[in-house]
Amino acid sequence: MPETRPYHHGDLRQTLLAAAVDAIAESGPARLSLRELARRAGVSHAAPAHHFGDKAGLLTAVAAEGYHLLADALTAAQQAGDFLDTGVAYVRFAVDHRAHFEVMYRPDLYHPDDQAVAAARQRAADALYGGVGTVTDTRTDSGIALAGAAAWCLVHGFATLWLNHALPAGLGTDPEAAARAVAAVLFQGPDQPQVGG
Amino acid sequence: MPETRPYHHGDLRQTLLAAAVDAIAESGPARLSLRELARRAGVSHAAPAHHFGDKAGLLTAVAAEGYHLLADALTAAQQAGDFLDTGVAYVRFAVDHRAHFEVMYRPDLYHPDDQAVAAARQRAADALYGGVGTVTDTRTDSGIALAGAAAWCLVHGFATLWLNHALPAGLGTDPEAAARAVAAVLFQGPDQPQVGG
DNA sequence: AGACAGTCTTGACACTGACAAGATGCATCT
DNA sequence: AGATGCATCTTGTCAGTGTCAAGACTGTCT
Repeated sequence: MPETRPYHHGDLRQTLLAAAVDAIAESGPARLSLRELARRAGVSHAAPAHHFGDKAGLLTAVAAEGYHLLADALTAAQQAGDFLDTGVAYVRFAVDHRAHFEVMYRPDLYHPDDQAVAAARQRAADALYGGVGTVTDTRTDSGIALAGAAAWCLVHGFATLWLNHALPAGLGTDPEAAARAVAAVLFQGPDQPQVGG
Repeated sequence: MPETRPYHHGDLRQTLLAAAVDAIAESGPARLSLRELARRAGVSHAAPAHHFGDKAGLLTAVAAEGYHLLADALTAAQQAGDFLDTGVAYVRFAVDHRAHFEVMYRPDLYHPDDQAVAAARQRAADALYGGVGTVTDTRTDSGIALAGAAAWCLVHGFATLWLNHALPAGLGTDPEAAARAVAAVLFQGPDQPQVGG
């Protein structure tokens, strides 16, 4: 890496993506500025537009990357543990990749019909619903679908509320343990709360 | 109402709030513009700043109004029906007042420590947790808290996913019926799916 | 009538996203 | 080797935005 920056950055797209994720994690997607990103990367103010078209294009790339990361995390958890672990992995993804998560579920910020992001979203959906049948495999099809939707809603709601510090403080400070305890209400009924276990 | 607008608008604060809600419902809080609101209200471009300080101040007022509306809806549902109805009312609020809902749970857009919004949020929290005990009144305290958190997570996740068109199409087009069916999984177990019943 | 506070306007500044046109460097073909 | 084509990045520019400061207008209170 020469001290004098070459005319071509070489890996500007990835650099901008990473800088965008950092900036969003710091102050939210609303305050994101393409020019600020360019300044951080040491390029001119119009360089980002070349790689992403416009601001929504950049956030589209962030969302697509996020869906891929989520799909990876879900499939890994699904192979290693049971359905509850997959739900906890969903929450862990949201906490560990807060910036991606916040963009993914805000389609007014990007191009939701973009081909790349649609494909990535489908990957995540497949991973998410792939393990649904294991928890209620003796029920009807509609029961399976409802149980899967309920599980997704629960972990998604937990993730968003946790990120906004909206959940009661009694759940502790460890998001995974809290998510496991709350999700256990759905998967095992309210009889056996497993917090701290 | 004289045709020539008087120097003092008379009810500018409420007019701007309503216009902001409309604009957010149309194109999301990210694309909100104070100057566009001023144009809609027929006042000068700096008039909004006088009433709300800055853009975040306006969204703070939107969030506070939203929390009050949510508290009203929850208490009404709680008095009229059971706990499941309260959860459905939460979803109905999110769908009917999409703009408020989208701002409320995005604290990076406003001043979350503002006194008025904190009080309104407390009202909504009280209304939300006021009816938790009725569903698991024979359980332990921690069980009650977990069940309440699980219920809140589920309906909140359902609301956000529904608004983003992220839920499977098989749930139908009526958000209240779909929410009732999904929430029934938590309240009654997966044995008795009540969709369409 | 006069002072005063609240309401709204005017003017200005820095910043942003987007567009057009040009400069630079790499790869490929003849 | 030399020329061509193309992706990459820069420079310059424009309209639009949020925010601040200063001033104009209006109702109220003494």
